[in-house]
Amino acid sequence: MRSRGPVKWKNRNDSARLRVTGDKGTAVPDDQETIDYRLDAQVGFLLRKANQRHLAIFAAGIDNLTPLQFASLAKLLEEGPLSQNALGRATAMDAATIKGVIGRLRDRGLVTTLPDAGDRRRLTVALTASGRSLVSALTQTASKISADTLGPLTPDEQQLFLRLLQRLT
Amino acid sequence: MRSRGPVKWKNRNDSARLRVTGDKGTAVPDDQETIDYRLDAQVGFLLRKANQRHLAIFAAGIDNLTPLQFASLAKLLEEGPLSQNALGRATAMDAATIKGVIGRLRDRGLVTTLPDAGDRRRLTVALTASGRSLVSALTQTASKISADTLGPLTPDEQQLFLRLLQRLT
DNA sequence: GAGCATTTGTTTGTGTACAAACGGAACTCT
DNA sequence: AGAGTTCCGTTTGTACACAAACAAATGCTC
Repeated sequence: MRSRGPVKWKNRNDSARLRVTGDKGTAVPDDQETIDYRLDAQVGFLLRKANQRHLAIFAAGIDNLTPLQFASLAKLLEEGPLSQNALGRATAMDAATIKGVIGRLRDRGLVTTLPDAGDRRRLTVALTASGRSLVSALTQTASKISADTLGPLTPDEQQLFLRLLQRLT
Repeated sequence: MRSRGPVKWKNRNDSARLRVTGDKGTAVPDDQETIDYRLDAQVGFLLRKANQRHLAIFAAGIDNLTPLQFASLAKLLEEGPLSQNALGRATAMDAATIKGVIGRLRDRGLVTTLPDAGDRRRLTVALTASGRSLVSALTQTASKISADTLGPLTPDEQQLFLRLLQRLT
């Protein structure tokens, strides 16, 4: 914990910017080092913005279902009926979140929830006929949304990006 | 709107999975086509999961500040005092969101808000001394959080990923 | 300089997100 | 069979996230 002393900041209210001291001649003391932290270059910030853009594209394509609601329906279409928590795990939502999502889908008659016969703790979530036909009709749109989100990249870059992204999950 | 009729789904409650019909010999009728939509392969889903992972890494490294709160402080350190909405734009938050974030930071004495002299609509947000020293002390930690988030990738891949990601924002 | 559009911040309402604590059911292991 | 553990779903509380509607201040234009 000796390496770098208190951080120096050298910005003013004008357009000044923090930068790592890159002077050539002068010997720079160790603790005069300045940390260059630019928000716009951080992964987290970029992930958040990319997600925002995707959300906007999604909302423009499918306006009567949120991404999470659609994900739940799509997963049920893929896998068939699942317990509420299992569906949550499959769609990366925790127990509290999936409960809200399923509640809203049930209110709209897109899924049913009925207690499991074998395990009295479980609540089995299943598509209704109208839920099933709704998701089925929307899968093409959803695929286009994914394509549009990746639109700024070339096909090769898209493949590469998806592979890298997957490793960060 | 003639091309593809109602989507066929061929999954049961067992482990069946939708697939594009890839038969070679048989002539496949146009409307028998099946859409292969796997949630786990969609950009949006992966972006969301990558973001979740990042959020967890962030919370493990900085537990007394949320990512948005830190982003606000960091931006003020970079740019100096900003109006509330301008800060929101700089951190990719809308007006309603930034208001809540600033309110909580102000409650904790990390920023001050005072009416702009020139423009009576504006609310100027500035770091307090304690806010400034807090962010300054955390920039190194924040950099490590970014590095850890990208950890699964090699340095070359990290650069590449960031460049591609930036184009999707 | 009066009218109109824009900008700034606020409020309300809905929908994620997740931590933490809880009661009840199921499992495990002796 | 009983004890401890794990799993299921629920509830509460905090913090985003964004749409929509609003009032006040500002700027722009004719």
